[in-house]
Amino acid sequence: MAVTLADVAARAGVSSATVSRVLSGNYPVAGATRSRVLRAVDELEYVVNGPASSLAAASSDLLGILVNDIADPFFGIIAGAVQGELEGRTDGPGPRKLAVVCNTGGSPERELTYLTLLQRQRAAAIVLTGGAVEDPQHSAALTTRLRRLAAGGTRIVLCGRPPLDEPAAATGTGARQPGPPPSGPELSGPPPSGPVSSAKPRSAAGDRGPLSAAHDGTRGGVLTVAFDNYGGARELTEHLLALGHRHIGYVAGPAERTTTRHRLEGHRAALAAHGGVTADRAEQLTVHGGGYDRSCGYQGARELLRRAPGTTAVLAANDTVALGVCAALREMGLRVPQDVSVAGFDDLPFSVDTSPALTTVRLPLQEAGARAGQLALGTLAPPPSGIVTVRHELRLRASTAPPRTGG
Amino acid sequence: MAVTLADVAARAGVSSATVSRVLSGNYPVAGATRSRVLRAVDELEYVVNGPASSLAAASSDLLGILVNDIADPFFGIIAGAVQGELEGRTDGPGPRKLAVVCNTGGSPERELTYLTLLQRQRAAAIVLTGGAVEDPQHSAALTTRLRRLAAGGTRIVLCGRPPLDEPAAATGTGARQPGPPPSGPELSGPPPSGPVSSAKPRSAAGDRGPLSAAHDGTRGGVLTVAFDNYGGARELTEHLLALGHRHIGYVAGPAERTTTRHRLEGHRAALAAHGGVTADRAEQLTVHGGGYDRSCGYQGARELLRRAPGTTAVLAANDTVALGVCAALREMGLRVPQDVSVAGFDDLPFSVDTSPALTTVRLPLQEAGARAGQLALGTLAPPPSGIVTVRHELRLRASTAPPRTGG
DNA sequence: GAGTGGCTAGTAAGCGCTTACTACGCGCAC
DNA sequence: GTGCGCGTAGTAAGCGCTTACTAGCCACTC
Repeated sequence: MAVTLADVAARAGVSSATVSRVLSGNYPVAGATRSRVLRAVDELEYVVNGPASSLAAASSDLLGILVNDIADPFFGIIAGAVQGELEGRTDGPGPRKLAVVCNTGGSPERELTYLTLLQRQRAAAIVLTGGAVEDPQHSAALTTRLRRLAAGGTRIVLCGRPPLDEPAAATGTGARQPGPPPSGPELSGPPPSGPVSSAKPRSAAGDRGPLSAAHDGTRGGVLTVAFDNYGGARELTEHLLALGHRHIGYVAGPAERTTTRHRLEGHRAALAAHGGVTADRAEQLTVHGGGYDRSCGYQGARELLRRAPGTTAVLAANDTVALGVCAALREMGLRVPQDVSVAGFDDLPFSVDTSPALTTVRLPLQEAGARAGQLALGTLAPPPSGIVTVRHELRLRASTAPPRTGG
Repeated sequence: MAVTLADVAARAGVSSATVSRVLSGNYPVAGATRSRVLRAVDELEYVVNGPASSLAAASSDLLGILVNDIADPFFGIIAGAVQGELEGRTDGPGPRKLAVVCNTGGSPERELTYLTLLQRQRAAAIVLTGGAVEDPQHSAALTTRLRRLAAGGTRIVLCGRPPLDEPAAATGTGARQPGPPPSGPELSGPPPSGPVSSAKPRSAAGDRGPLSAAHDGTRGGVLTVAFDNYGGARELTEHLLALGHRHIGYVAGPAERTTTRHRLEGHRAALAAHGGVTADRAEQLTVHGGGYDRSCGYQGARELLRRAPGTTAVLAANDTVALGVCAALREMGLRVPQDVSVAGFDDLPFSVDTSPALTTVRLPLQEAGARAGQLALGTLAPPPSGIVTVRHELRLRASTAPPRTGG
C-alpha cells in the first residue's frame, strides 16, 4: 500500500541507502543521482515513514509543548511563538519538526502523563509553559522526571515558571518559601543564586546516580525562560498606592500555583514597603479563585466587596480574571475606575479594547515563546545560568484612577 | 541507555513477546506473569518506544489538529475539546493518544506542509478546523490530498469548514458559487447534494485509481462537523432589520475564506429578503479585513464610517473583530449601541463581558470540537451523509438596539 | 491411556529506515 | 606502471516492537 524507500530506490535505479541520503542530505550524492531520486520521490509521492525513521535514527522530530489551558490566549500566544521558531528552521521544504501541544488543564497528574507520552514518542524537546503547581510531592516527582529526561538528551525548557532549583520546587517541606526578589526585570540577568535554598535536602525522590552533564546550562540541563511576576505585581501595586489607594483588594488565581504566589508576593511586598497597610488587612483583602478564568474574577470580586465594601481598587490574577471583576463591579452598580480601579496582568490582546481599557502588566509572551522555542531547538545559546528572564512593562490605561475620596 | 522491552523481559524472566502483550493487553496473559512483568516495568521505569511500536504495528497514536490561529480562543476551544475526547479513551493509565496541534496561520501552503508532516508521522486521524481558503487550485490539491489520506486509512474530519464536495471546493472554475442555503441549522441534516457542482471537472490533479472505499460516510470518507455560518448571519441581520436598522455595515473577514463568504452571504440574503436595501448599497457597506483580529475590526470600522457616515449598525466577522469595531467607534465619539449597534459572531467567552455585552451568534465550539474528536476517534458513528451540523443560537445582548432616528 | 482442546508463553520474522563499513573507479603522484 | 586517495554508491546490520506461528502443559473425555 504505502510507498517505501525501496520503491523509490527501484524507480530511480539506485539503492535505498542513496535515497535515504538524498532525503536527509547529510552525505554527498552526485548531482545527477540526486535529481533522479528526487524525481522518483515526486512521481511516487513518497512520504517518509516517520516512525521508522525515528526508530532507526533514535531521534524524532516532535517537540512537545505543555500548556495549562489551550483555550486561554496566554498559552495560545506562547505556543504559537514556539511553533514559529520551528518553521524558521526549514531544513528542507517547510518545517521539519512538529509541535505537540498538550493541554494539562493545570492538573499535575496530566502533566506527568503527558510527559510520559512525550517521552514515549521520544520527543526531541519539551517546553513546559505557565505556572507550576506547588505541591511538594508533585514538584519532586516532576523535577526528578525532567532532570532525567534532560540527562537522556531531551531538551527541556520551562517557560513562565520558576527554574527547577527554585526553593518551592526543590524543597521537600510543605512550607512556602518567600517569593524570589529578582535582581531586576532585565533580560537574562545573572542567576539569583546566592540566597536560594541553602538547606536544600537534595529533593525527596531518590536521585539515582549523578545526572550526566546535559547539553548546557546548569540545573541539570533544564533551561528556563522566566517572567518576573513578582516585580510586575509589585510595580502595579506601587502604581495603585501612588494613585492614593489604600484599600486594595486582590483576586488571586488558584492558591497552589507559582504564578499566583509570585504575583501575590509582589503585591504584598509593595504594600509592606509602603507601610500603609497591615499584613492582616492585606490578607483579608485577598480572595483566591479556583482558576484563571472570567468566572473566578466575577465571584472573587463579589466576595471581596462583601468582605470589604470600602475597597477602592482591585488587582486581578490576570486580564481574564479582571474582565470578570469588572463585570461583577458593574453589576453591583460600581463604575470603573470612578468607584473602583481595576488592573489585570499579562496584557492580552483584548485588554486594550475593554472599556475602560485595562491597566495591566505587559508580559512579552510572543518573545518568551520564541525564546523558549529557540532554546528547545538549540538555536539560542543559553546563558550560563540557564535562565533567560524577559522584560515586563507596566501598561497604565483607563481602568485605574485615583480613588474618589482621598483613600 | 534506554530501557528496552528485552530488559524488562529479562528482569521479569519472560520473553519480550510476553511483555509486549502485557502492555498492550490484547492477548491473554496469566495473572502472576502479568504482575511480575508490571513490577519489572515499574522498577526499570520502562517507557515504550513509540516510534518502534508504531513501525511494527503500522499505526501511531498521534492525532493531528490543524488550526488557523492557535492564539485565537475560537481554535483553542475547539482544539481543547478535541483533546478532551482523546482523554476519555483511557485505554490504560491516562490518555494514550497525543494531539499534534499545527498552526497554519491560514496559509494554504502551510496547511499542505503540515498535512505532509502528519502523514509522515502516520497520524491516525487529522482534524482540520476553521474556514478553508477558497483558491480553486489549492482546494483541488487539498481535496485530492485529503481523499487519498482518507483512502489510506487516516480518519479525516473537517470542523467548521464545508464538506469536501461543497461547490467552491470541487469546482475548477474561479467563479464563486452561491452560498449553501442549508436546509436548516439542525443536527446532521441530509447533505444538500442535489444542485451541487453538476459540471465538476473531476478535480485538477490526476485522480489516480479509484479511491478505495474508506471507513464510512460518503465523500471519500472525509467527515465533517459543519457550522451554519450562513444561517447564523442571516438571523443576526434579520434581528438588526427588525430593530429598524437600514444602514447596516459589514466588516468581513479575509475575502477568500469560506467562513467569510458564508457569513456574508447569509447577511446579504437577509437584506435581499427584506427588500429595503439594494445589492449595490450592501456592497458599498461591506469592508473586508485581512484577518480575523481586532485590528482588522478597528480599521474596517473606520473605513466603513468614512464611506457611509450614516451607518447605524455594524456586523463584524467575529467577536474579536467586533471588539476592534467597538474601539474604533468609541474613538470616533460614537456610543454603542445608542449611536451604532454592533454584533459579533462565535460568542467567545469574553463577549459577555465586554461593555456593552456583545450581541452575537453562539457557535457551540466545545461541542463541535468534541464531536470532531469523536468522529476522528471513531467513537461516534458518522451519519450516512458524513456531515454533522451543530446548532447555532442568537445571543441578543446590549450592543444592539434600535437606531436613534427611525432608520 | 491416547486424543483433544484451551491456556500460556516462546520463537522469530519482519516493519522501513539509517549508517558503519565496504567496494568501486578514476585521477594523480611517484 | 603501481599505489594512493577521494568521491560515490551499495551492502547489510540493526533500531525496538508486534504478532503469526509454534510449542508445552494440563484437564478432560471417550
